[in-house]
Formats: sequence, structure tokens, C-alpha cells
Amino acid sequence: MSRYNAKETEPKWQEAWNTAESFRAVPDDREKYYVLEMFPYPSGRIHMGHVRNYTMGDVVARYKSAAGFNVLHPMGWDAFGMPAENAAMEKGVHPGDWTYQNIADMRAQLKPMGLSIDWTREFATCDPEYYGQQQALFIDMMGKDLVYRKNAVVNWDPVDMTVLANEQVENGRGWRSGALVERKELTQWFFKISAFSDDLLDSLDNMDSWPEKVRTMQKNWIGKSTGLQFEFKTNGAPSGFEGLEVYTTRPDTLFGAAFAAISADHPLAKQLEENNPEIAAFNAECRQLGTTEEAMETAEKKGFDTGITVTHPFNDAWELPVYIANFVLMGFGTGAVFGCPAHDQRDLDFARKYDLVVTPVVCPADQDPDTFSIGKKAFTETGNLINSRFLDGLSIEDAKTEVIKRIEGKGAGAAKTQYRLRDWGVSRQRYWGCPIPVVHCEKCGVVPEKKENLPIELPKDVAFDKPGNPLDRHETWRNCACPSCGGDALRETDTMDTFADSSWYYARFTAPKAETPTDAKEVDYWMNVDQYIGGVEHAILHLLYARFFARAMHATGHLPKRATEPFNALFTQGMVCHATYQDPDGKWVNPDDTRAIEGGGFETLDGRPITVGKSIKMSKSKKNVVDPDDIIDQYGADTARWFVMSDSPPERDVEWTASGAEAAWKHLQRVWRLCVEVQEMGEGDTAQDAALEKARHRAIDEVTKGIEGFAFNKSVAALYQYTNTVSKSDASKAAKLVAMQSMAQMMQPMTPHLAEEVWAAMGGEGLVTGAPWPQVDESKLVDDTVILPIQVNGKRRAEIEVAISATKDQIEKMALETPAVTRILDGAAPKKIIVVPGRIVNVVV
RNA sequence: GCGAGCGUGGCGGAAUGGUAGACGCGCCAGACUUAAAAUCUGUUGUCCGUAUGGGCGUGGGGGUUCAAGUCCCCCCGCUCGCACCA
Repeated sequence: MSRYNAKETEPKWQEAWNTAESFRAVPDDREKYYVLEMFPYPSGRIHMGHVRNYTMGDVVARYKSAAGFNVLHPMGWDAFGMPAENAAMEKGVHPGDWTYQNIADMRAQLKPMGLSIDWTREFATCDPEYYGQQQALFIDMMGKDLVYRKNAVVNWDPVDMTVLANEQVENGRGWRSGALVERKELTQWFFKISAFSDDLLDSLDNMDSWPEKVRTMQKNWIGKSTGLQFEFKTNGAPSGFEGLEVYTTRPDTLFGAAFAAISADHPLAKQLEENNPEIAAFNAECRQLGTTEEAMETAEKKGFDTGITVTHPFNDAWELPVYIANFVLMGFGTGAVFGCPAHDQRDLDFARKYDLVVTPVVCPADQDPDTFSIGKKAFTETGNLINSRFLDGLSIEDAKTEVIKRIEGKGAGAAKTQYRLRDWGVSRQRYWGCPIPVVHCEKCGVVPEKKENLPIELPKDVAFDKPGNPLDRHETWRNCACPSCGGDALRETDTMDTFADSSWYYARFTAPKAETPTDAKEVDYWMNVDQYIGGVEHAILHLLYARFFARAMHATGHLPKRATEPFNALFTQGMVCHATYQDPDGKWVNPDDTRAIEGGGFETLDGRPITVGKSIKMSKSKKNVVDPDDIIDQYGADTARWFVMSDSPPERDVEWTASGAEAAWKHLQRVWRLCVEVQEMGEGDTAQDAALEKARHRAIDEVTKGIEGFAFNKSVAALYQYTNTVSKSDASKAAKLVAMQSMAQMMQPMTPHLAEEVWAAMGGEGLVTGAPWPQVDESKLVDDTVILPIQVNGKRRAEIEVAISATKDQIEKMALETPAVTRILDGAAPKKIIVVPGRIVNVVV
């Protein structure tokens, strides 16, 4: 009997799909379905994470296509970024050559996977045709005030020599380089993401098909808070600081105020340090702090009494001391607060240290206002106001309203909504990115390029022998004509953050060759992305930026209103993990350089024992990497695809094991053997046909539900079971042919090559790719009889087989006649009998 | 500290409040074989029992219910995200 030979079979069917243009997406009158996996960075090699990600998308795409949808399933490359420049510096290759070579390499690794991708739509973000349109978008966004330029303190990464967005700083370090980020003042380009703060926040509530986790993370990131901003009158402050603006979300606690505090970066603090070395030293200490997690956890609340005081807004005789405090951040609110120790833990810690008065102003319902006092824990829950003059007795909410009303009445301040979300700084002082399409003219100022001059292409002839941005040094590129007056001008040399590139590629896929960023007709047909799939690591950065861009593209007329939320459903898949291996010297060992020892365990190829560590995400540094190329070469793409869909639920991490891959391969072989057996069998007996037909419908039902519910592991389990059933069935050849045709159809999304081979062998017409999804006959899912478990007091004691049509009374009678039940009852009457038809019987004694 | 999620055999994991452990891996036994591989068949939560059978079992403790892995309360542990956000 011939073995299934994936190596020969897989390219054959890929060629057939190619010839048939099976995956070419063209608008027609069918309902469309747009499946997108987060496109890869062209590092040069695909890894198992890609295999899992793209297989999931492919299963959905192939299934939806079979289910009758017009499917769009494109692929491209997120191709700008630092690694290309690093390669240029290290190896002397041009970033463009390096990138396009990597793309070619990765495409060559991806294609053997047999993904149902419309490759005619492929593009890389570093193609001038793409980034030229991005420049057009930028110019349109300038026209709508969604881009602006300002002098700002920015996060400067001294290793990558570029600016980073807030989102790209993790624990005070650059997200790529890991270098400690410095603060630097530069003139920068910003996208006005804050213009949509509320919309970005509010619409999260309606995005039911996004993981709760991601929505929560975005909510926290946007960080909306409502409160009161008002001005204290100062006493003894330098001129120009007669007032001190503070922001609070708890205006109700104003009568519990014990002090005011400002950030070390507050203008007043900076002013004071000019003439006071002590303050200067304290401020310097504060600025150093707060970069790492541990530092913040352990950092003591510290303050410096400036000697200045502020007057309480509701009592001219009440003065509060003004401290510079290390826990007040310049980046939030006004960089100044009033401290209410009784109802804020930080303020309480601070007050205890500096021996400030702690007056409770909110009293819980179960406490006596006269004796209620605060110990080591601030009281942050609800209650009613005390010790607060005109607020006494009010609820927190009513007190807030009242304070805001009175402050507004005095003209001292107003209710205000604050966001944690900042505008997106997009200037990068790098070469390998999309050039910002503006020109600096002495006469006309900052002028956008004319659209007919787009794309502003990156110059090819650049050198990376010196640090910094080569565009700055490229005289002929820099010097240009002003688009407005035609005079001598200089080109902007900043390029855009590469996150901009990935913020609209999903829209570009709908018309990748259009002369404008999008084509109205195409974008109207294909948008939105119905199912987006990618890693949860993009929960904030990429997904928030993409949501912003969609809104900006709507504002500039490039996307319909409905596409402002571009991803209807988001699925975040787990990582691919592998056990880690260490040799006796503690060095990491690649799984390929080990072999299994009889009786368990592993050793190195030269016989030294291996310590097996826990399973973690595949990474080069831990050497626990399995190369998809090797797996495809050894077992074929279907095995790799089948394995990553088995066992683990898609949202969870999956552990790659050699035995698991082996098992996947064995199963595919078994399906093929079964197929050959059916081919070679005689006509057979039709007595068992009905049973097989039932099993077939049950399998269709389960596999379909598994795919629809993103539980591919359950679909796989159902297919295992179905294979067993078909294999053991004594049905006729005709019935088995039908059974195996359905097998091919159901396996097609996961293992398309084998499915084609089985389909062809079983006499299927044309390609199974594109064949309609098998339909479930609901009537075949129910049996004539059903096995009912009989419980006594909730414990299973027996089971009976009853007709599906049996009445409750009949079932009750049968249950009571069961030997196990009569034995336990011992002549007594049951207290109660619960019959759940088709499910269970419970006898209560 | 805040938020989210998770905790089920040796392992990955199933289970609309209704027979816990589907399916796979592994282990064990058997068939085929000179032998091995491959393949096929069967067993496999745990304890008592030759067995019919019974006890105990979903991190721990309470509760709701005829019935709880599932719902509610408290606790423990792990993972992820955010974090001095006023």
C-alpha cells in the first residue's frame, strides 16, 4: 500500500490552486468575508508562531469560502524598521536590498504552507507605491488638523538614536533597544490621536467580538477621568506664580485638604530651583526616580516644603503648605495636586511622614461621624460628607457636583475631563521609514509637498558609516524647491514611526494598486476586516494606532463611516512554546541537537545528559526553536498545520513536541490508508450505512461548530473520532465513499493538500478547495433511542435505554423498576423524581 | 496596589447546571513479525474487592440546587496587562 507522500503531493495541489486562481478575490454579488492575520516583519525566517497565526487565518478563510462567502485573505510585509538599518551598519548591505531579500526568503518559506492567500495583492510597506500613498494620507491629515508640529520633551533612545512614542517606552526603556530612555526637547511631528479620545474609548463598549482583555487594556491606556481643575491663590510664590492650577477627581474631599504638592518638573519647581540649591538637588533626585518597577514599589513618598502656601478656596484664613513631591507626575493633569490624606493612600503616607493633619471628610454609613478616624489605611469607599461645612451629609457624588458648582461660580476653575492618552509623536530620526512629506521654506515655513510630487522616495545612495540619520547628510535629497513659492527649501528628514505603516495596510489590501490611498468602490465592498488574528502583544500599540488611523482616514474621505472601527472581530492567539534543554555546562541546547533516551529523558548527541526546563515561547536565545522549514521538509505542511490546530485551544499557548508532530503525521497517514482501503473494498453490506450516515452528520456538526467558535482543537478531536468511526464501520463502499468525501471537505481548512488527494481518490468533482461546505441534516443528529443515566440522590446508579418519544411517566416507571433503584428504595416510595427528557433521571429518596 | 484570566488523570486538554476525564500523547497488555519498525486490537483517575459492586475524586473551605468542574461567598496559588494617573 502506498504511503501518502506529502513532498510530492503538496506542490502538485498548490500548482492546481494557482492555475484555478482559487484564492483570487474579486468583488461579486456574494457576501464578502475579509480575514486578516497581522502581517509579518520580514526578518528573513518564518517561525512556528507565524505557522500558527497563518494557519488559523487560513482555516477561517477556507471554511468561510466553502460556506459561500467571497473571501479576501491577503498577505504583505511590515517592511520598514530598525533591523534593516542595523544590518546595513553591520554588513554594509543597503536596507532596501536586505529587506527585499528577506521578503523573498520568507515568501519562499510561506508558500509551501499552502495558504489560501490572494498573492496578487501582496505589497511591502517599503514599496514607494505604498508609502507614497501614506504620504498622501499624511498631507490630507494635515489639512484636517490631525497632524501638527510642536516643540516637546520627548523620549530619546540613545542607542537607536531616535525618538520613541510613550507607548514604546516600557519601564523607562526603549521597547526595541532596551536602552534607558532620556528626555530631550525636540521639534516633533504628532498625530492628534487625542481628537478621538472619547470615541476611541466609547466605541470599545460595542466591540463584543474583541477579547475583553484587549478592550480593558485599551480603556486603561486611554485613561479617562472626570474631575475639577481649579486655581489656588498662592502666598509667597515668585512673581508669575500667583495662582496654582490643580486637578482632582475628588473635589468632594476639598475640606480634607492638608497640603498642595507639585511635580519636580512643574514650572514653579523649576523656577524655585534657580535660587535654591537644596530644591535643585531634591528635584534632581525626583527626576532620577521612577524608571523601574522596583523603584516605584519601594520609593518612599518624599516632599520638600517650599515655604509657599496656598489659600483654601472656601476659607480665606486657611493656608495649606506647598510641597514639591516625588509622587506627583508632570505628565498628568496640571502636575499639581491638593493632598487629602484621609481619602488617598499616597497622600496619607505623605501626611504621616511629614506629620500633617488627617481630617476625615467622608464617613462610611456604619460609623459614627464623631469618632470615625483614619489609621494606616485611607478610606476610599463610599459614605457621606462630614467636617465639610455646607457639604455635610451629602453623598460623594452630590458633594462633587456642589463643589464644582461653587468653584465655577467663583470663577476659580471648572469641571474637566482628563485623559492619560497623549498625542502620538511620530517623528523618527531614521532612514528606513516613510519620509514625512513636508518641506521647510524660509519664506513660507512648513509646507506640505504637492501630491503630484509623491512619492517622496528615499534616496538609494546613502551611507551608514556614521551614527544618526543619513537623510540629514544627503545634500541633493535634502535641498529641494518649495512647493509653494518655488524657492530654495529643505526637505523634512524625519521619517514616520513604522507603526504608521501598519495602521492602514488592512485598508490598502482592498485596492493595493489604486492611485489614491484607497478606492472608494473596493473599500466599500471589502471593509471591514471581519476577522483579525494576531498576538496579544499588539493589544495597545498597533490596535490603538490602527483604530486612530481608521478614524483619520474617514475624516479625510478615504474610508466609509462604518470602517472607523476597522476590525469587526479580533482574535488573539497564544504563543508556540517548547521545552528548554540545557547541557551539564548549563548551555542551552537546540532540540535538534538532542535525542531521546530509552525510558525517558534526553541526551546530547555526544551522550551527555540534558536537563529539561519548562516550556516557554520559542526564542533564539534559549535555543528552544523548531524551524517550520524542517518540519515541512520532514512531514509536509499539512502535518505542521494539523499539529498547531490540535490539542491546545487557539487562545492558549501550545507546546510543540516532537511526539505531537509525529502523532499528527501518523493520523494523516491513517486517513490516507483509510482512503485506499475504501478504494479497494468490495461493494459491501448496506446494513450499517444509516449508522455511518449519522456519524457523518454528527462530525459535520461538531467540526463546523468548532471552526465557527474558534475552537479548532475541538474540530480536530471530532475528526479523530470520525476517522475511528469510519475505519471501524462495516458500511458499504458507496456509503464509505460519501463518508470520505465529507472527510476531505471537513479536513480541507486544516490540511488542504491531503484533503485534495482524498477528494480526488474518492471521486470528488473538481477541487475540494471551493467545494461547498457539507450541510448538517439536523434530523440525523437525534437517535430513535437515548441512554438515560439514572441517579439516586444525584449519584449515578444505573442507566436505561428509552425511546426518544417516551413520556415522562414512562421514563419514571422504567427508572423505578431498575434493579439498582429498587434495591436502594427497598420498598419505600421515592420523595421525588426529576426527569429531564433526553438528559437524565434523578430519584430523590 | 488596580484590572483581566486561569487552576480538571502522568501530560495537552473535553464537558448548553444533568453520566467528569471526549480527542490526542504517554504507559501497559495482546495480535502480526525470526526480530524490530510500522500497523491493528484492548486496558489505563484513585482506593477497597476475585467479582457483581462500592468509597473518594475537578486548588482549599463554605453556600444555593433534586443535581455544581460549571452559579454565589471567602481563602490559596499561577499567568498576563497596567501602575505613584491625583
